[in-house]
Amino acid sequence: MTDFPYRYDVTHSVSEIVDAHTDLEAGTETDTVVTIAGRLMLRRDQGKLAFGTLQDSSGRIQLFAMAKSTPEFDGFTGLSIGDWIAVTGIVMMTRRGELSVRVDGWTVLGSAGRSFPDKWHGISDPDTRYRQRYVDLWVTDEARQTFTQRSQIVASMRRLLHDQDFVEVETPMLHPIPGGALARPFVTHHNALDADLYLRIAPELYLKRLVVGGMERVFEIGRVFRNEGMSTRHNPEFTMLELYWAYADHADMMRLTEELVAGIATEVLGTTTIEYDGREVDLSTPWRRATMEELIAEHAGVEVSLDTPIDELRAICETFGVDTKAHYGPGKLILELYEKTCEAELWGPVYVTDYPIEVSPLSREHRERPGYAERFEAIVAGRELCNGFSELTNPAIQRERFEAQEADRDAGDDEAMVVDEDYLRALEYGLPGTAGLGVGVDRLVMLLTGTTTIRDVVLFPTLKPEQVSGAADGELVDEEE
RNA sequence: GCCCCCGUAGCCAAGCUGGUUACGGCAGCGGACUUUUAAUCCGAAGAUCGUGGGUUCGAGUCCCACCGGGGGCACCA
Repeated sequence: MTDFPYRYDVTHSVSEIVDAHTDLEAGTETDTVVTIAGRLMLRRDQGKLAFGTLQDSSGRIQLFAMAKSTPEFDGFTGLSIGDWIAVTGIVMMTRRGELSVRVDGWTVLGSAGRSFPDKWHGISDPDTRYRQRYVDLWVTDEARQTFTQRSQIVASMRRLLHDQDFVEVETPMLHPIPGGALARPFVTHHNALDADLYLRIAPELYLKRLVVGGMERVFEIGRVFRNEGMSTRHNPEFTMLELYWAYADHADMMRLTEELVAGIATEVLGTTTIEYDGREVDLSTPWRRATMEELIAEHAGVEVSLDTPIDELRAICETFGVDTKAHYGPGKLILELYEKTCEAELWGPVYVTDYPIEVSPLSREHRERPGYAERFEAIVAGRELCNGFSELTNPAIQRERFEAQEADRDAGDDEAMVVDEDYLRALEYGLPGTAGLGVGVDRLVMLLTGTTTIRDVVLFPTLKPEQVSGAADGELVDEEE
């Protein structure tokens, strides 16, 4: 096995060279000597000449090698597609006008023992793209661009929030009690404590504890885990932005959210008008606000409210083909009706407001509409992008809500919440009026990059294990003792 | 979990209502070539057709099961 260098001094990225020589004339040589490194992606041998394409993380450039001047020319033409190499030489423009680096010296930095996919057709098999992302990133330009943009989007998000004095924190991912959302958790076990722990389904309750602790503007960007179905919009682990803002309410939060999303779009894309799935989305502020019941009236043509007699509500739901269950109250029925009749038709951006309290166990009651919560979700490009509300601050009411959830759980709803005594204790110390927000970061990236499947914005999406034999099939962890 | 579709060499990809040795391209191997752009040209090679059963004189092709993937439904963000 050949031993490759431990380190190598590179003087330029490919894009730096390209940017600095935009109008070099064909057939001219500069006296600029550069050292670049990357993967050899193409090669065209021409007898005593050879051309290659070197790709690094910034772009591609042609390599120009000549038998009379390139050291070990035969070795150079014997390189494999995919080999990592460093090349030193002058910057030049070929007679045909292709910017190139003349290969005056070259070194192999790492060899490609497996051959890369077809240089023209790339990979069409999604399974290969997701399992072997290390290949996909080289072969599929859009994949590389999407993940670069993802980084920019998250960086922009952080910057905009820091600019508004939000403090970034990290809270536990291992929770003794899963909380903060209605979802089925993954369970794991801590051996030394001999205790079951849950991978978090949301950081919400910890972040609000921090507001109790005096962090008036706080946010976390991190992974959450939900043991549920997978789809083009769902990965079992996904990234969420959650933020909490003391002394603010849901209306403030709607303004912050739309400005944040429009601001990120402007920073990363340079515009708030984007195209998604062939349709235009105008992210410019302000976004439309509409209550859930207004939308139901618009799209289903029926007037409903929490005052509608429940039998009538249930009958309306059944008219629209909603699967109703016996324990559903009026709030749950209205939510189901909304999801069945409106959600698929909304394009947005639109804030859906005034969710029933019954389905919003952590939100504060609407100050003017008893039974409703000061809660909103934004629908953008036909997809739920975020969820926010004025936080419920009263510990006694929170306890009642938890207990109602636990009753649902006892009735067989395994996504219902569990009473979190420590969270109640924190609320008893006092939480001021606070607004909270959760944004699906993967979905935001999908929106801004025009991607229609979440697997294309997650580097290593969850897949079934590839191997059915060997270690993966047996116990990876010794459960004994 | 349910329904539909897909699986042919490292990659892309033909293969018709079942019918000899499964068409090609790229990459890899051998050779030619001093300005190529998916270079071109010549040559040789590479496939238990996802796996296992079955139907048939004969299966890549039809049937069943399993594995993996995609889409949809359900659940959810």
